[in-house]
Amino acid sequence: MSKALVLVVDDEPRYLKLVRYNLETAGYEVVTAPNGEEALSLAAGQNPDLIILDIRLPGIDGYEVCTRLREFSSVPIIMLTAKGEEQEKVQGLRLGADDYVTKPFAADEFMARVEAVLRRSHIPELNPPIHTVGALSIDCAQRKVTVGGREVSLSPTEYRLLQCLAVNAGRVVVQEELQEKAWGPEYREHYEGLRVFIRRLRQKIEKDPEHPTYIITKPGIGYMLATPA
Amino acid sequence: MSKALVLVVDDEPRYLKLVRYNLETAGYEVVTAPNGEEALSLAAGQNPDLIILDIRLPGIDGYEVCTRLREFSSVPIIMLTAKGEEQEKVQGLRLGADDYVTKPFAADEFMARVEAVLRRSHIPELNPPIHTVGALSIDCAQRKVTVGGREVSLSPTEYRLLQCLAVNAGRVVVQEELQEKAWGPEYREHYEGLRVFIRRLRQKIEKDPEHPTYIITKPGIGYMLATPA
DNA sequence: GGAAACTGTTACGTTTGCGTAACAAATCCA
DNA sequence: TGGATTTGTTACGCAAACGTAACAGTTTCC
Repeated sequence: MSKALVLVVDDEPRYLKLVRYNLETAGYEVVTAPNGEEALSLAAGQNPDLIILDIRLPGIDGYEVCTRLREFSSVPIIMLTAKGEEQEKVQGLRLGADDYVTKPFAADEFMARVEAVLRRSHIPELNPPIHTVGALSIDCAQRKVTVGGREVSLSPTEYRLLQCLAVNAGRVVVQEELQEKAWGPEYREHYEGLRVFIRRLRQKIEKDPEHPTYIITKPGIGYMLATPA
Repeated sequence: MSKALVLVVDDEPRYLKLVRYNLETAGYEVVTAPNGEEALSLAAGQNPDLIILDIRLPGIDGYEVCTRLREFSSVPIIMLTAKGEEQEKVQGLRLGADDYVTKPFAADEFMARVEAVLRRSHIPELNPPIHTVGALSIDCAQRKVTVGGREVSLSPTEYRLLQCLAVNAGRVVVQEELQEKAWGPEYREHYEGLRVFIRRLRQKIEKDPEHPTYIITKPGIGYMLATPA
């Protein structure tokens, strides 16, 4: 079975990157468009399985895109709306959107909605991956982490951090990226909490937290989730 | 493979006979229901491969049937609508129907759509209408829940909540989705009653409600109905 | 019309998670 | 070597999340 293709439409590069990252991490193919015109053109040409559509767009806005899309396609649509704009949501759903997510959003909630919509639309969703690194395994569907068969309970932040490391297992992840992915774009620099959470993670998953074998430090660069020899 | 089974739901005997004739001539197995209640019961019990569903029904109407069906089954649905009722079609498709045919219709057009829908949805396997998680079982047709053979009586809200968890058993369901599915879209955010009903559910289905094994909390995210090891 | 069940709301105590600061240890570089 | 920078560790206060109980309004059903 081939990957599902998702078209993401947003004029904020920040969100474009964020959404792309989350979707690709989960195994989806992603194409992006920064405005309505390109979105319609891409939708027609590429036949995506799902469209993530921001309402506020330069030029033709999200509503118009939605309407025009529905003239030739029944592809599922998830709208991105600003917080608290109640009528935006209602209007969007009336125009044929399938669901909406309010900005800003948590990655978990967003992905849950993506999968829910795909499930509803009979589009085979991808099996959420189970990352395995040595005796460490991360079940994304159950949000369950086990080390050597024993389940360890992580806080949401610890989990996000570990997941970010697991996706890039075997490669160094620079600090800024970790902070951006686990805490959000505004935590990209000057954040002193990363070390603390690395510590907490090590205490939970490492056999000997003082001599870590999974989360190893790359001084001056970042951290790496390593497969122990 | 044995013949595909088609459930036809219509209150007009004329159409019931017509549709049955066309389908049986083409080699399909047919069961019929004159109203929504029987339709749901038959759908749950017989596991049809396709449902032909009239919108205008006495008692619970086609929309409601559609929604309820989608709670436990992803069976393809073709709706029958009156001519020119444009918004009926849109609404129906939103609720999970796969296609629609306007009455009156020509036999060949109708059969073409039936075959198209069946071709399009080569269903890997139909969801059994009885969810089983450990000693817990949920009979969607009878709305009956038993734990260890003993029947427990749930309130409507409790049932909806449990069902939403059961459909996604083994994966985390975010709070907003639970609230939306069990209470409606307007309860998607800022609803503090969820915890209360989780509590009430646990008291009814958990052996030791203080240390739940079925409904487990995923802090900061939502809840999950766990499949015991 | 009255009792029972159901639902939503509020309040409150407990737990957990989070970020910051402060300091120790290790590392890097001149 | 010695100072500066980076990393590791611990502790603490605040905020948020969660579980629970109690209550009041509503609905349902005899």
